[in-house]
Amino acid sequence: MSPGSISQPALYQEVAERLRQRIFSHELQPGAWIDEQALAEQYGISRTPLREALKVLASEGLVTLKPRRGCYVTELAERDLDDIFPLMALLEGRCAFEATQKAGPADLKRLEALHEKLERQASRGDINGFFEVNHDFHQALQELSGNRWLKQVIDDLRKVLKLTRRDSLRLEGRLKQSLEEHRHILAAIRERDAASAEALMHAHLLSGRAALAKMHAAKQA
Amino acid sequence: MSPGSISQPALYQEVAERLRQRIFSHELQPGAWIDEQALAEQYGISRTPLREALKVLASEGLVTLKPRRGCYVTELAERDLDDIFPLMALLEGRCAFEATQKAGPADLKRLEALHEKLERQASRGDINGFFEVNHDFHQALQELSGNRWLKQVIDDLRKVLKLTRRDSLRLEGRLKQSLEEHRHILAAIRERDAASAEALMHAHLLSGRAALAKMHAAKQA
DNA sequence: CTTAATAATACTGTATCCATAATTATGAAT
DNA sequence: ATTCATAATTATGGATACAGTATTATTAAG
Repeated sequence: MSPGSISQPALYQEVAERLRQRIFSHELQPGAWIDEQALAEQYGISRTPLREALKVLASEGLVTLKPRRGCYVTELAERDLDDIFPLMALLEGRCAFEATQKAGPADLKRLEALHEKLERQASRGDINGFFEVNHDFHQALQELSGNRWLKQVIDDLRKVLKLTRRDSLRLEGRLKQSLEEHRHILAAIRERDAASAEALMHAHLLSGRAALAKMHAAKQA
Repeated sequence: MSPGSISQPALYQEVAERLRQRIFSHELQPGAWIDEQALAEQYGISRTPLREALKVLASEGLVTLKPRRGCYVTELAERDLDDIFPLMALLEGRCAFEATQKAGPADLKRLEALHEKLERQASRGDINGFFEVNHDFHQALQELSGNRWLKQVIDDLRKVLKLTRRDSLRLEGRLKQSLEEHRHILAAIRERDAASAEALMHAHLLSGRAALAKMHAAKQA
C-alpha cells in the first residue's frame, strides 16, 4: 500500500497525488477524459510515469481505464453512494468502538482539542475549515483504532467519496447538525461508552448520506 | 458498438493476472524480489507493461515497491492477520445479514447446492476442492448482498489474505469444524434469521484466524 | 440532403533506449 | 586480515520512438 517510507517518492507517485488533488477539486470533473499527452506536456514529463500514475488511480477507483479508449474520471451514481455510505458507517462505527476502548488520557485530550477547533470553524461559518478539521477528527479515531487495514480501507473509500462535491455542509442546518452529532460522539468516547460511540458514528455517516440525497433531490427539482 | 465483442484486456492486465496467480500459488514467495528483466523476457514482452502491472499489484497490496530498489512480494506479519481477519469478519458478517434479507427462493436453492458440493468435497477430504467451493459460497453471499462496494472491499482483502498459505484446513479437525460452521450459517439463512447469519459468519471468520494462529504456533515450536 | 464507405488523423499501447542511482566487486591502506 | 574507498556492473526510472486501432473527416452514392 504505502511503499515509500523514507526514500523520496517516485515521480509517478507525485503525479498521482497531483492528479488526485485536481480530481478532488473538481478541476477534473467526473466523466472528463484525461488527455495523456496534454497532461504530460503540462507537467513537463513523459507519458510513461503519467500512465503509471493513472494505473494507480484506476485501482483506487478514481479513474476508469477503458482499453484502447483512454482514461476517464470516474462518475459515481446515486446507487454507488447508497452502497458506500452504509459501508463507511459500518467501518467508521467500528473505528469509533475500538478507539473508545483504546484511547488514553492524552488521546482524549487530543480529540477534545480537535473538537474545539471544529466548534470554532462552525461558529465562524468556515465550511472548508470545518470540512478539514472534521476529516482530521475522523482520521484521529482511525489511528486510535490501531487497525492499519481498517484505516486503509476507510481512507480508500473516502477518496472515492471525494469524487462527489462536498457541499452538503452548505445545506441549510446541515453544518449545525453535523456538529451536534460530533458532540454526542465525543461525549460517548469521553464516557468510555464504546457501543454508543459506534452507534452514534454509524448514524452520523448515514445522516451525511441523507443530507447529500436531499441536495440531489433539490437539484433535480 | 457490438455487444458481443468486448474490447480485449490490455497486456498489463493479463500480466497482472498471471503474476497474481504466481503469487497466490506461492511460486513467488513473500519477500521474494521480482526481477523485471527476467520476467519480461520470460513473458516475451517489454518492461513497460510489466511495470504497469506491478503498479497495479502494488496498490492491491500484493507487492511492495521500494523506490530505486525494486519490487518485492509483500510479507504479511501476524499483526496484519490480526488486523485483517476481524475486519473481514465485520464485512462478511454484514454480507451474510444483507444476503439473508435479500435472498429469493432461487438464490436459496443455489446456496443449498453450493453447500451440498462443499459437503461432498469435505467427505472426500479434498482440501483444495473444499477451499474453492468455500470461496464460491462466500462469493455468492457477497453478490446476494447487492452492495458492489462491499463485495469489492472484501475481494481486495481476500486477495491480500491469499498471500499466506491456505493450509489451515489441513489442521486436525479444522475442515470438519469449518464445515459445521457453514451448516449453521446456511441454516440461519434458510430460516431468514439475518442477525444470526451475521453473528455466525462473524464467528466463522474469527475461527479461521484462530486456526491459522494455531498452525503458526505449532510451526514456531 | 442523407447515408455509407473510405481516407486521414489522433491517441493508446508497446518497445527500445538512455541516464542515474544502487549494489557489488576490487584494491589499497592501516 | 579487516576495513574503507573507489571503480565496475547492474537494475530501476524516465524519455522517446513506433505500431496498431479507434475516431473523425471527407467524399461519393442513393
